[in-house]
Parts: sequence; C-alpha cells; structure tokens
Amino acid sequence: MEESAATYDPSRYQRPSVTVDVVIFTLHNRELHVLLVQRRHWPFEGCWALPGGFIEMDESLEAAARRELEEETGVRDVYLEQLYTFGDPDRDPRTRVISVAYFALVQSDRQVLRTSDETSDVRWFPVQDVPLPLAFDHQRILTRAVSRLRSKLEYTTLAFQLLPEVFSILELKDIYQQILGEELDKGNFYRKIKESGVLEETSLVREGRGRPTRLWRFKRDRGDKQFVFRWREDRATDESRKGDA
Amino acid sequence: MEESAATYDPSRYQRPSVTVDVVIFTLHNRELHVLLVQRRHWPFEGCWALPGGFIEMDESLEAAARRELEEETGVRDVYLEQLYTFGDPDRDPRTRVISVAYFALVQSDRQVLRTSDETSDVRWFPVQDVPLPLAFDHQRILTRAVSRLRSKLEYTTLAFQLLPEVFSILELKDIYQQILGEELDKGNFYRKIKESGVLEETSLVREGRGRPTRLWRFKRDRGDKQFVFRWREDRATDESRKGDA
DNA sequence: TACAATTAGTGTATAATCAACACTAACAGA
DNA sequence: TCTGTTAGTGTTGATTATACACTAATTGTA
Repeated sequence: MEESAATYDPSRYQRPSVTVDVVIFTLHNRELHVLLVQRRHWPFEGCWALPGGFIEMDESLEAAARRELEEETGVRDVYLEQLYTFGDPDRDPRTRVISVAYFALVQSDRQVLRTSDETSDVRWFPVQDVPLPLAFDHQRILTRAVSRLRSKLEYTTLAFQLLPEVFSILELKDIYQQILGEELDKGNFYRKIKESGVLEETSLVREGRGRPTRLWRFKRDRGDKQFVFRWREDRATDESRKGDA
Repeated sequence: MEESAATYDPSRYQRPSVTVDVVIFTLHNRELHVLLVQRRHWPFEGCWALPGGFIEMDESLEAAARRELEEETGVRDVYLEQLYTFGDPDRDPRTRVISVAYFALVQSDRQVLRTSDETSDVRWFPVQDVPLPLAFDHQRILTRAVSRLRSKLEYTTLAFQLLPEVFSILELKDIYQQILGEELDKGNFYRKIKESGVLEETSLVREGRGRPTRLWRFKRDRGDKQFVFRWREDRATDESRKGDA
C-alpha cells in the first residue's frame, strides 16, 4: 500500500473527496424507521438523502460518523458500526466522492431531531416506505444497511440497541419478526431468550388488555459478551454476503 | 451525505489521499499464506507491507483493488471482497491517507509474482509467521482479514476459492482446520460436505501411500448459490463482529 | 358475578441435527 | 501375506429445533 512512494507528491496527486454517510435506524411503534434529510441544494435538490458530510482532516472516520449522528439526532453513545465504502466514480455529479457508510441504532426513546443549515427537513421514515428516489446511491446504501442489520440480528444481540431501557419479550420478538421478515414461534422464542441469559427481570409490569406483561432489561454486566443470544443459526444470503461480510 | 453543499468548493476543501490495500491469501502446501511486498522508500523503508496504491480518479474502488492484485500476482478473476476502510488521521506519517482494504483469495496453482518499481521484494508468508512489524497499520488490517476469512468460512463456500480445480475432501478439511484453528472430525466432515451437494465427483484419483484419493470439483452450475455449505453453525466472536460484520 | 375475550407465558412430543468414535476399504512395501 | 498408511462409511446417544397444545392473569360485559 501507500505505493508510488518514489513518485509521491501530495500537492500534485489528484484527490477524491471523502464523506461519511450514516444510516440511522430506530423503532417507531414497533416498526423499523430510518432517518433521512431533505436536500436544499443541487444536486438532488429536494430529494431525501442519508445524513452525512465531509470528514475533517484530523478526525477519524468513526468520529466523523458520530459527529454527523449527533448533529442530526442529538444522541451520543449509541451503537455505530462501519458498513461499507462506496466509491463509484460517478456517484456524485460534482466530483469524485468516496463515501464511508456507517450504520447506527438509536433507542426509540432517545430521538431528538435537529434541522441543519443545509437541509430543509429531517424525518423518520419506515424502512419499507422511503420517499424514492433517494439522492446519490443512497438507496443502495440503505439496502445494504438493512441486510447487514438483518444478518447481524441472527447472531448478535443488536436488537436490544433499538429497544428502550425496559421492554417485554414479545416486543423483542416483534423486532425480530420485523427485521427478519418472518413469523417466529412465541413459545420457542420465550425459551431461547430465557435460556440465553441475556435478559434480567425487572419488577415492572405493564398493564393493558389481557394478562399484564412482565418487563425485562438487557444485562449489561456481562463483560464484553455482546454476542450471546442468537435467534437461529441459519443465515440468509444477503448483499453483504456476496461482496462483504 | 454530501452536505455542506451550500459552502462546498472543491478547490478549497482539503482532501485526504485514498488508497486501496489488498490482503491476498493463498494456500501453500496446506498452509494459509499472505502476500507482502517490501518497501523501498520512506516511511517504513525495508518493512513488509500489504500491496496497494492510490486510486485513480476514474476507476471504482474494486477496479483499483483488482488492478493492484493483477500488478502483484498476475491473476484476474479471483475472489475479491471489500474488507473495511481504515482512516485514522495518523496512520500514515506523510499525510492523511484513507485506505479501503480488500481481501482476495487466489487458488494455489495460479500464482505468478511480480516485483514492481516501488518494492524491492514480493513474497508469500505464512499468516502465522509474518515479518513484524508490518508497515503502517497493516498488521491490524491483516488481523481483520483473517478473522473475516475465518467467519465467512463457516457459512460460505469461500474455502473452495483457495483450492485448485480438483482436490480431495481431506484437503478441504485441512483448509477448514487451518483457518478455524481446530480439529474437525473426519467422518462428520465427509458426511456434511457430501450431503451439501456442493461438490461433484471427478473420475480422477490421486495415488500415493495408502488408499488412492478420489478427487472432486466444486459445482459451479448452481445459479448463484455461493452459500450452501456451512461447516458449523456457531460463530466466533471476531474483531469484525465488534465493529463491523 | 360469571364468563368471554384477550394477551402472556409454559410444557411436551417428535423430528432433525450434531459429535464421537468404531469400523471397513484400498493401496504400497517388506 | 502381512503391516502400515491413508481413504472413506456406519452407528449410536445426546442435543437442539419445531410445532402446537396447554395454562395464567387480567379487562370488559352480559
């Protein structure tokens, strides 16, 4: 790497711009939503886009992603991971732009939206119902984010990042169904989640029609074992599997 | 993304350099090897590094990776996937450099090494025995590549990309053991691989000491089902799981 | 005040899969 | 022909998954 070292001359080498884009997911009345901003200027004026921006010369990629995230939602300390880097030469009509995409999961009770100077609106959209077309190749980025989320759900406890502090087991099952797109057996779900030991019971219940619901909390005292509960073993073939992980 | 559109001015915005680095794996007498090049110039003069280089303004990231791959090994049409993007501000002492890392699998009978102007040597090293320290953060990149390879092995048929056209089932088992770092049961491996239907028998056998070995070929006629054979279901916690996929 | 409706949560029987390991097969060389 | 060596198959008990029937605790209403 870092070759052509002999001929390397920073001032002459033509450089692409580098941005970060962040796919921010949350749950809104039991449905998966993504945050989009509406563009005020050319190109793609008026189109909805993923929040993002240029990286500063002295910040890391993840720091840039966290900065964007906080600028749009006001939240910090949420789950964030690098998704993929998109760099087709013509993805931005202005100039060569390489975008490092991240995806973030925000708990459903922590959202505070903020509009910025460059965007005319910020809004949550159900993932299944975004206003097409999105700007740039953001549709592709979103698709990849959803499939990454889906596949990680199967072998990590990521889903908890979407739920509030306390929640019921059937709400958790709902998320899994939402994202995996398939019905799960109630009984088996109960057994698996209980046996996995990732939840701890609270003394809270929630009243409503029918039998009251016991509320649970995600155990955070388990060292770094983020990856304990696994809904099922078989994996889907998703886009990220074909050219990524 | 692509914000600060109002204030955007390509000529004023300070841009990082973008490179691709490629982690090229192959198999060499039943051991996993990685291709490294020796640097001729500062920084890290004399150190071994991953092959890579700056991207051209009009080529895609993957095209850049394939170009580097071909420059070093002379091979085309091999398995290549994007690994991760590394962009810490101080990873290169010269200037801000963001590197999009790829990893490639080259069949063990197709390697043709080439030295380039900027490197004094090119060589395969066993993954467990690379000449430390590597240049830049290449050790980190390599570690991540190995763990990606390991985890994908468990739910894809990637391993076949490392083997020659025809091979024996026990050679395949060897690769799995190599990369997963654990003993597998011969009988169970046979049964699983046979039942999966990803292999097709050839009429070839290989003679040697003991009973001759039947040789097999990977079935390529199965549409796009790259992800059929799965050695086992449980997944390891690897680096990419913690902040990636 | 019983009982229907509703949501929560448990138990269980069968099927599928895994893991360990003992076994048979086919060759070379002494 | 016997021994060593590598290839490949069969079998069994344990574990886990799946389907689905069941019990539990509440509210609303006849």
